[in-house]
Amino acid sequence: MADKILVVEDEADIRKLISYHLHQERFQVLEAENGEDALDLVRKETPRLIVLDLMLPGLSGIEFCKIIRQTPETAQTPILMLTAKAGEADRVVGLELGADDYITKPFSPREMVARVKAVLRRTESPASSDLAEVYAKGPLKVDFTTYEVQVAGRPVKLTLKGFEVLRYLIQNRNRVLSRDQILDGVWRSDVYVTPRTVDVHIRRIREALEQDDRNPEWIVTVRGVGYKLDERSLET
Amino acid sequence: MADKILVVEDEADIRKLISYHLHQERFQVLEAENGEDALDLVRKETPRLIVLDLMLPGLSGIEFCKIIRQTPETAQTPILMLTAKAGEADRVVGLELGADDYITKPFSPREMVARVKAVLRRTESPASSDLAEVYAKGPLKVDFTTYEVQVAGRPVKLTLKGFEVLRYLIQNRNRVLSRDQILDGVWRSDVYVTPRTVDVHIRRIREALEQDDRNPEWIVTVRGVGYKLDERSLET
DNA sequence: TGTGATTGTAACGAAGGCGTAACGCAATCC
DNA sequence: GGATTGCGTTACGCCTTCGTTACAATCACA
Repeated sequence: MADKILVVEDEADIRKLISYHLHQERFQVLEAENGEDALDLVRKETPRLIVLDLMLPGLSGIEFCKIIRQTPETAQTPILMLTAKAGEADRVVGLELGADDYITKPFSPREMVARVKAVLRRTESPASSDLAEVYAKGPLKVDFTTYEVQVAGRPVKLTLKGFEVLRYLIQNRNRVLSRDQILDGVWRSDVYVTPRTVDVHIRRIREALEQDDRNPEWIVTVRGVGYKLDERSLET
Repeated sequence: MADKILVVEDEADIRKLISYHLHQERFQVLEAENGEDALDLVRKETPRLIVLDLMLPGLSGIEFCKIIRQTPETAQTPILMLTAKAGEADRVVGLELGADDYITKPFSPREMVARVKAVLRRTESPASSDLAEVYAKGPLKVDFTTYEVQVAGRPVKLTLKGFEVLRYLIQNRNRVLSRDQILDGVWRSDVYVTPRTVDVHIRRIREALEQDDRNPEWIVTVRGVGYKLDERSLET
């Protein structure tokens, strides 16, 4: 934690806004209002992630991005791009340049923070990852790197969303998660789906995993609260 | 439980719409159609979150927001800002003031509700969850995160309400609680049920927990007053 | 021991949570 | 371009849960 994040944005209001919210989330925030200063800071401080406005005076965001990507020391530094319009063009340009994600203005602080964290998580070196690469307990075996799931040695097919929900349940095993918590943890922050959707995914996971999917043992419903993965029932 | 949410919005239609959907989600909703009334309500009711329209007659949303943030008692109250889908200027100003999130009109009710919940979850004080995760005394073991209850190692089934009543008894162990106190502590503040309902829940808990539920030892009736969880009788 | 007050208990009806299947849409694959 | 797959939504129905109520049991105190 306490990763350094560089915010490159010429409009002071927006820059302060971003900094404020990142600071709230316990990040160490560096600021630059133009590409030149930003490059200096990148070299001196080697931030963990860069939030970059596409439209910059002087050295533009595009050029800045290129330089970052072409310099070996910084080529791996994740970039979250800010683009003014929702136009398709910008987006493509941004991603082609090697941005790891982008947000179109206007954005909500919540979403911005969520994306920063998401990019950090994605780009986290596997060594430091706090999540084991494979979870195995009783008959259940889940490989997070290959997206393979086995029950009693027999491979089982899950869809991507189903897999992600299962992963989230495993990460929080033995704890009851509300539907909203699961939505928060699994879905992108800017999509809003009915909490009941979670039910359906749970159903599909159960169908795939549980011996008797009408009497689930592993993924337990806690009425009025949510769902949990009951690790104890796996140990047999 | 049943967080209070203040909706500040001058257009009655929109205000009612927001209130309706928040009410559906079991929030207790307060309404104000201008900043002055809103300030009163904030002081008197100390809502858990404020949904604030940026465009208000009289005291504007911006000014309102500033006041909220500058008053120590309310500075931490989360604000979800509503902005017309106007220019960028508005938005930035609003956010700079420390809104925790914002939605541009028109918004989907579901998204609004989801954001409210998300902000609440995000700003939830860790202190509120610092209750011990598991209570174990003698043969009784209650895990508050998994909602599991065991008596002498044997799992026991409780309904959600029963569990919550038991939790409340544990939180106030050895103290006699009146029926009304239990109602206050466990039921949402805007539902009103007969105090006798408590009896029934106590009965059901006893049935589930006590060896001889006709001669309860742990959950003791104090005639004319209420009930208590007698910790001493558990220590054996 | 009788009497009124308080609590225990069972049964019932209503509300609502959850499981489930079916549908529609969008993206992807041949 | 037709078929397939993944995903989100919705509607329906079951079944649990909960609050209420009526009646029985118990207690306190005269």
